Amino acid sequence: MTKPDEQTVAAWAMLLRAHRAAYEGVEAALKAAGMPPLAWYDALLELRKARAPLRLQALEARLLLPQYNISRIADRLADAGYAEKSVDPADGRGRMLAITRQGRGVLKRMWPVYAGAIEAQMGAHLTPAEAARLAALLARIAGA
Amino acid sequence: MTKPDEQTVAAWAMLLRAHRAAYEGVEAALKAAGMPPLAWYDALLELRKARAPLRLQALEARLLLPQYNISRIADRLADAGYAEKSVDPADGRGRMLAITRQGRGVLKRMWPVYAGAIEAQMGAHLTPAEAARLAALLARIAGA
DNA sequence: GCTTGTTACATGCACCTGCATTGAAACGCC
DNA sequence: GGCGTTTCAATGCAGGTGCATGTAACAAGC
Repeated sequence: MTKPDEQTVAAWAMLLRAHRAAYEGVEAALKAAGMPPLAWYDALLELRKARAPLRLQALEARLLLPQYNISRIADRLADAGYAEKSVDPADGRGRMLAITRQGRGVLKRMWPVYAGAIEAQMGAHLTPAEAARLAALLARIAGA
Repeated sequence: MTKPDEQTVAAWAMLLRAHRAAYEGVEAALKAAGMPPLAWYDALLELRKARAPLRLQALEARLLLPQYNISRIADRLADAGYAEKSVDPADGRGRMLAITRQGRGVLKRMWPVYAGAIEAQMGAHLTPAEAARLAALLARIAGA
């Protein structure tokens, strides 16, 4: 366990602050527009990209969320009518989740709000080149 | 509401991933060592830096957490014996919070674990110069 | 085809957060 | 100095998260 240098500690502190500021800004924008939270967007996006019902397991692998959270988000999406659950015909233990027409609709309505918030929180403070450098640096941490 | 460019969206996505990875790593390290969560560390650190009992308001301003969260963290620290609450003699509405001997102790024991986790999650993936650049970029977002 | 083990989700519980509201104390104003 | 207003914290409630465990379906070995 070596100790972090000063710059690393500063980067950590800023990671916390920047994330909180940006994240809260985005969530607040969605809420203000009467939209579901960010987590739903990610899940619905994966379901749409998949172009077919997805096993909860597969969703878990894509979203990198713990199993119990996937289970619950699937329930919430289904309750809201944005997704539909079914049993995997090939394996009675497995559950499939598919985006519904309404789910596609809400995704489409969410994007302008989401995009605007990303621009306000991030884009407004960075040039494209800076954003690219930031993304590259963060990727090193994320990829850990 | 202009739309974010591609680099900005990438930076946003990486901010989410990097934060989650690093944050969970740090919290897990603290928990594994039987230590309190990160939020307590921050609060206790402010109390120690203050070198005198702090008004909850002052703590709120420093930690940038909502009022009700400050109120509750103060209770938890007090319950755990790491801080002591009292009424502001100059204003009966105000509550003061002071770090206790035990609070100083836990702060001291937490730091090596915390520092090791920061190094593992961040330092191990960045040179000091990169960390400095990252911190500077993130500060722009945090300072919003 | 029954037992034993494993896999895929679901869920009870404890805790934490956000929001709205309450209660207490201080302040302003006449 | 009494009364409405403002400020400082606390808290009831609804909902989200993590952890540990429960339940159902499948698989393997015999």
